[in-house]
Amino acid sequence: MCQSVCQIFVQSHLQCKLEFIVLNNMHVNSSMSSCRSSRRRKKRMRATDGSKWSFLEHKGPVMAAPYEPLPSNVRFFYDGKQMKLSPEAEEVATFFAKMLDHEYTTKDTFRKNFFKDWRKEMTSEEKSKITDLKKCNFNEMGEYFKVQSEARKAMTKDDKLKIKVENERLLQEYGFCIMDNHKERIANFRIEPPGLFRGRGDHPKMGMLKRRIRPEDIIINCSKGSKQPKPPTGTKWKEVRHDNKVTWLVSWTENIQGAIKYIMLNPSSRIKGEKDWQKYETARNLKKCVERLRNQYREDWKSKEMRIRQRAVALYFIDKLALRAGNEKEEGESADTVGCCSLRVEHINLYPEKDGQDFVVEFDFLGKDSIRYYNKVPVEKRVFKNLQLFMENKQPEDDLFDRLNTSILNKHLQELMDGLTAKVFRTYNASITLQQQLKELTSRKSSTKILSYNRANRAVAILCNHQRAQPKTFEKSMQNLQTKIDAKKDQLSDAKRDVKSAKADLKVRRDERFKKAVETKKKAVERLEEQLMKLEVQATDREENKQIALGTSKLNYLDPRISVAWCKKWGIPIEKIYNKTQREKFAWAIDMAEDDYEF
DNA sequence: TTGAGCACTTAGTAACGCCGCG
DNA sequence: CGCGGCGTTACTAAGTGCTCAA
Repeated sequence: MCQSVCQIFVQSHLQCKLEFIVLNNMHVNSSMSSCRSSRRRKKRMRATDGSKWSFLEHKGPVMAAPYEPLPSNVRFFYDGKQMKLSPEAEEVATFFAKMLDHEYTTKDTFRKNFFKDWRKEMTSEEKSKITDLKKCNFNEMGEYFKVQSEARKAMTKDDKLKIKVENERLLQEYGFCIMDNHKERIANFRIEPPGLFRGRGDHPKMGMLKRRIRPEDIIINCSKGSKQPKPPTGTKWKEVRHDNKVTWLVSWTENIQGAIKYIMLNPSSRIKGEKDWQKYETARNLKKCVERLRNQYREDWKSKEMRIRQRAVALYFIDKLALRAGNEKEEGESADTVGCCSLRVEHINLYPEKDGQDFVVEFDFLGKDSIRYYNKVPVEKRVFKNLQLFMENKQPEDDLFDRLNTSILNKHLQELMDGLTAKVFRTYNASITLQQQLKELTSRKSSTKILSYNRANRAVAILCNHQRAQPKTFEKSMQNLQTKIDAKKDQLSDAKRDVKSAKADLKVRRDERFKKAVETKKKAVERLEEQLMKLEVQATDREENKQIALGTSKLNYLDPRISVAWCKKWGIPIEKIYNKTQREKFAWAIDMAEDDYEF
């Protein structure tokens, strides 16, 4: 690495976290009441011209491993007859073979897309012979990969260590870059290997071939004065550019959607941390004016103009239910999912009265990642009447908000508050909910503190509809836990009996030895009670959590300073809340928040 | 006004690897 | 020492939102 840089970046890494700057164009509130440490330090202005860095040096990406042809004893059969495939066709076939026991390979769309793309890689002879996927037998190939992965698991400690060391070497060499005097961790320094595209939900492109990325597809971004990454011998990068208005180091265009993929920095980096901080400051700004905005949209429900009413009702949903904005999507390019602005008539049902509540709206649609959103909510009468109006004379597949899209909505929001967009409401409502719930749920009883935190976290996850598949092992592991609890209960009652008999002994003979015995037995009971309590807390927590993912909100929606302050206030070590990675990502917050921090 | 392109955040899942237990 | 369970990490898809040009 560049020498001059090395000299500079020996400065402590912490320094970089403390250099958090209020950007000129950021419009954040600068009255950071509980950010003592940041106030104490001199703030240096960061560039206002939109540049993100002035020096950037890195080693470029790690390319995907080249294809290794199968040993000749692993055969492919077509229509019952063995057939040797060309390396190109064979590679694509292995992608399919590796997924053989996955449900994907039974899906029609998947098979159709795969077969179409596979044929493109075949020689003309192969193409003329292989015309029906059903006649293809990949079993030996699939078996081979299973054996391989078994072998990998059964490797000796030594061999495993070798791999570990090699990975570590790769990480050290390619996993870091230098940006403005600091050595920073890169998030994803490997080029995505080729394979079969697996979309989420009912994706029209599932099974398509994700092609191998060559150096000629790759754009490198670094600073002019830096040592440029070298392409593999005999190859060239597509381009080397020096654009400091962006944060990425490497990019390429992916062939399925034609989207650009990037290599960027780790969340622990200055550039990501600052952005994260900025995000929460914007959400805090919303807190200051949210009542005004709410009054505004309630007024707008009465507007003469349809577009205003639609805008106001959509905003109400975004605010109340933390729905996503809902950009338009090109039909047939991806799974049919929606957000607020793209809701269709078929996604809601109106009930003037349901389950004893008036004006109930029932939502049922697929959101991001095709996760189902199902919710029944009572709404204000005006909202209900508006929805009826919006749905008049429409087909189920028509847009609910036909006079609205995210760009119109966001333009409006921008006028109401600087930096305000639809997604800020999700951040705001998530964070304020955590803060409120922590206040409500945290009691003085010490052993349930973490449970309280998780419950508050869970309230947010439910609000944001962050779901996960119930772990396959859930039922079993729950049973195991119950067994443990039962065993602990038995132990406890035994221990209690012991205490009693020890006391009885003591009564008979007042002896120092017996007195001691009673004490130790009592201690044992206490210890067991504590252990039992712990197990029961764990069981409750796990049960309540089975289909809810806490990680997403923790990582992306909850102002970490709320959690840091909570830990300080209750004397909980931060490690109980954030693991190592999370502590690195939130280092800025851990450093700045005091116990009295208010979101 | 629309649409494409681009940059960046948010998301669930699969694979990994560590730790306690028998 | 192997094994199972579980937290962590890697991976990459799928969103949001901005800009620019026709």
